[in-house]
Amino acid sequence: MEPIAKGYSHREVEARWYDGWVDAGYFHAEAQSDKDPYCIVIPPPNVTGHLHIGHALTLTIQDVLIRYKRMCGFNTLWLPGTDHAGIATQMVVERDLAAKGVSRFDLGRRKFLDEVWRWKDAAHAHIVKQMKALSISVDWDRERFTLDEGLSRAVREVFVRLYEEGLIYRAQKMVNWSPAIRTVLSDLEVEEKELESHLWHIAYPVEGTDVRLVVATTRPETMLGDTAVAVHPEDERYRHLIGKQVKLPLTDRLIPVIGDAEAVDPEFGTGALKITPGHDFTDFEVGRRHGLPVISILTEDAHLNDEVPPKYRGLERFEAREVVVRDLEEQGFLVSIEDYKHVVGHCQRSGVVVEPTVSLQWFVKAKTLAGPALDAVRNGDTVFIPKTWEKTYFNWMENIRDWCISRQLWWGHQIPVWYCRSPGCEGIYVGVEDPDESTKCPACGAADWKQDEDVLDTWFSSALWPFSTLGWPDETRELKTFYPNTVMETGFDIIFFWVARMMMMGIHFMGEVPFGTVYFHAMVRDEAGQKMSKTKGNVIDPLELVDEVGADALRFTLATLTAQGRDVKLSVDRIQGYREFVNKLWNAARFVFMNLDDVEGPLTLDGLKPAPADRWILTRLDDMVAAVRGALDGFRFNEGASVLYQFVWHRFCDWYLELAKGALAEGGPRRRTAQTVLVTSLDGILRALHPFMPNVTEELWQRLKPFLAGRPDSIVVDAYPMTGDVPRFDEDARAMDEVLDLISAVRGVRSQVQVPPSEQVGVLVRPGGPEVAAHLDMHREDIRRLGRVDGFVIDADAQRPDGAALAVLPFAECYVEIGAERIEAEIARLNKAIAKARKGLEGVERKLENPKFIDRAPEQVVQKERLKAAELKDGIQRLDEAVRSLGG
RNA sequence: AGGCGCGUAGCUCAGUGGGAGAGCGCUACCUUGACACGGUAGAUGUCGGCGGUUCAAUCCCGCCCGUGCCUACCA
Repeated sequence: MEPIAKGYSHREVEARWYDGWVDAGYFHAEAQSDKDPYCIVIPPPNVTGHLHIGHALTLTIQDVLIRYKRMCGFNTLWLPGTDHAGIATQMVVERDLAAKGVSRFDLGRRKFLDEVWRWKDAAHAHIVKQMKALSISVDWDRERFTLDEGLSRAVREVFVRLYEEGLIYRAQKMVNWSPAIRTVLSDLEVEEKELESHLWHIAYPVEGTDVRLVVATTRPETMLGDTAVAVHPEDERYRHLIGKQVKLPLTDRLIPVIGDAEAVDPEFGTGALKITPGHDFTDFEVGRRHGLPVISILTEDAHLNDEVPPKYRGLERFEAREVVVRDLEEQGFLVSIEDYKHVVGHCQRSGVVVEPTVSLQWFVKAKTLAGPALDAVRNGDTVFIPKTWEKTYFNWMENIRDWCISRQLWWGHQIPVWYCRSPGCEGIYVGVEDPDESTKCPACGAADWKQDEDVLDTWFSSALWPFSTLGWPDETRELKTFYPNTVMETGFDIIFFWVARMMMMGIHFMGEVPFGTVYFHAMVRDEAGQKMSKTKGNVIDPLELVDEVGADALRFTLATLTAQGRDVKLSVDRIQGYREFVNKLWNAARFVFMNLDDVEGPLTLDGLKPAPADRWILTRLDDMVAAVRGALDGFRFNEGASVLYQFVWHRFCDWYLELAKGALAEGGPRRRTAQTVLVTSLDGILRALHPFMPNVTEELWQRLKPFLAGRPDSIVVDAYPMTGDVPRFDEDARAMDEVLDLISAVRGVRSQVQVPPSEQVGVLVRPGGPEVAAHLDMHREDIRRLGRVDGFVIDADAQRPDGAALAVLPFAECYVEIGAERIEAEIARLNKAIAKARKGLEGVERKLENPKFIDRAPEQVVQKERLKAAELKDGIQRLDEAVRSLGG
């Protein structure tokens, strides 16, 4: 192996390992195994385009879980795949074609679909490249796509079964129509936005009287489709008009005045409501209650149709609004215009205002499926983390409405329904297999079928993902082993779109919940807290960051920032900081390797007597392992990452490496022990860190491997560290902490009175007891080296020498010889220390003077406060004495 | 309108019913044989405001202010 480079190069290291891991089959899950299964199916990214930084977060979290569990000995399956994303993908391809002046209608269905497949292939290739750049350990052998043959079969199977169970039906209902994409949308695909608009007051003359009934509306153009005016039946102003006819302005139609207590709020507007059952959800219901005709006045692309007077035909709906308002005004029907703010549904994908329209569509009876899905979360079969999302889920599920699943698109699963072509025949065929010559129409006996032109909502197929990807409807071994999936890791923004529907479909078709745990990750925002979006231009391509800082640093940063239930604001500075962490780790390892040149073969702790510093780092290593495991088991990724960071940088590098230098220089068994503990610690660090930073840990672990016994070929399949892997020495570790505190105290004095690092100082210590004296004595070398101390004396009766500074520690008093010229600085330093201690003492004494505190607080707490007070008092006294004797 | 969340150091954010933390930034000193992508030491906070519960509140409760998100067919 080549010598280790002085600085870490992510480009070099990250290019080295991934393909080998895949080729070795480390990511491949066994369909059958003695090991316990652990399964995550990837939330399939859309093949619209590229992965963004949010994907990098979700992939990082999943990979951390999967690599952790793999190293813990589970039979892990992380199943990758992509989603055809019906509307979104069709739209981007249409937009692309439009730039060349071509529409999908110019091409026709077949050729257009060829175009979409081409787009899909390109996007998919890029997505795979991005995933590999992030070093994720998915089982590529099991990759799926929602339009795969197998998944398409699952979709048909589900459709047919639900149809046969009466849970899928076709009906003429009021739906949300996107005039831009010319398809119906589900409720979830409609985004409500507040608009500054107006309330137009329009007068409708009452037939046979000179009374005019004034209605208020936000959509004057729809008056051309009005079929009634409603008033509250108890409204004294209008009740006498109920049953009369009004003349609809701009038309020659007469429409009735009706009374409807449910829809009309007499307080609002004028108290009279125009009813347009063809273009409003409420009005549709009113119309149904009163048997009113439904007039659709708009075409698919929201232009006025032949139901309106000739003058208005062909106008776009917002143009029509202006013309209608102008005409109303000219003809004296416009009473007033009021400024008005209201919310209007917009098409999530295209951004245009959604048009409520009556249309014949396919629906899923959601309530029936929602019941068991609701219970499963209520009784804990599926657990949400963070738990707060359960309430959101309950709320939506309890009020769930039927799910419109047909879409007037070409890209997707075509609905497996065929209509009989015989004139006047209404026979239909619904089947998993296409009908053939032998498939006779049950109504007329003919065998001439035409398939429904529409496709299914993308989420219909996504809802099956946890089992369709495992081979359902076949009873595969994969399904048996990996269903229910262990964890679903996804974003809360698709809790209804996806999670809820997977719950419904999973339980209905598999008889069991699709996953035991749902972990909702945070939303990644930019530094300013803005949601990242292409239109804002603040998206970051993960590939760019991987190129800049490496996948390991990016992954570690994302893990560190992802606190539960909170957004991630990604700052570039922060990523830089963690890139430096990777370099720090690299150099710590480099130090270890540089000091192993006299070693052959594995090193083990057996038969060695670890020195106090060794005992300290081994104990802290064991602490770290316990903390990281606890964090990962509890989905607290930021905590796990920061525990690792603290341990590697601030314990292993800051202290242990420095302490080990002494032992290494000494040679003999001390050197051998230090070498062994260095190897042991680094091994633990690398394995604990591997799920977060797979590449650098593999690189370093491979170099460390000659010194480790009985390990596999790759860290990927090595064991995750466990508590108890290394021996603990709690007492010794605590004693060592005192040594470290003493060194810090000496450094603090030096720095504050400005003794330059090049100058050595003498130190005299009065220990608090013989044990303290003993272990300080044992570490005189370390204290000398790390504190830059030349004479180090421990004396139970020591007095402060002239020209010495004083540091008071709980376990010792420490005099640092700084020279007479720095006495002024020392006095200042002491006064500052005194002030700080006094402030602390004040707070403590306030508590102790409170009889209720002594009375009611737990004994331990009171004791602790007393001890604290005594220590502070003692310290202040000593510091005071020092100041006095220095003449301050 | 209802629901959920957030407000902690200059910035980005952790955290806990008993002495306020991290990273970055900032200040001083240091080319100490792993690392200047570094080392050592340090400064910085009415923990949004007002009340309440408690011996004790940054943490629990209420109200208010600011801010973000989700759900919702009042013209």
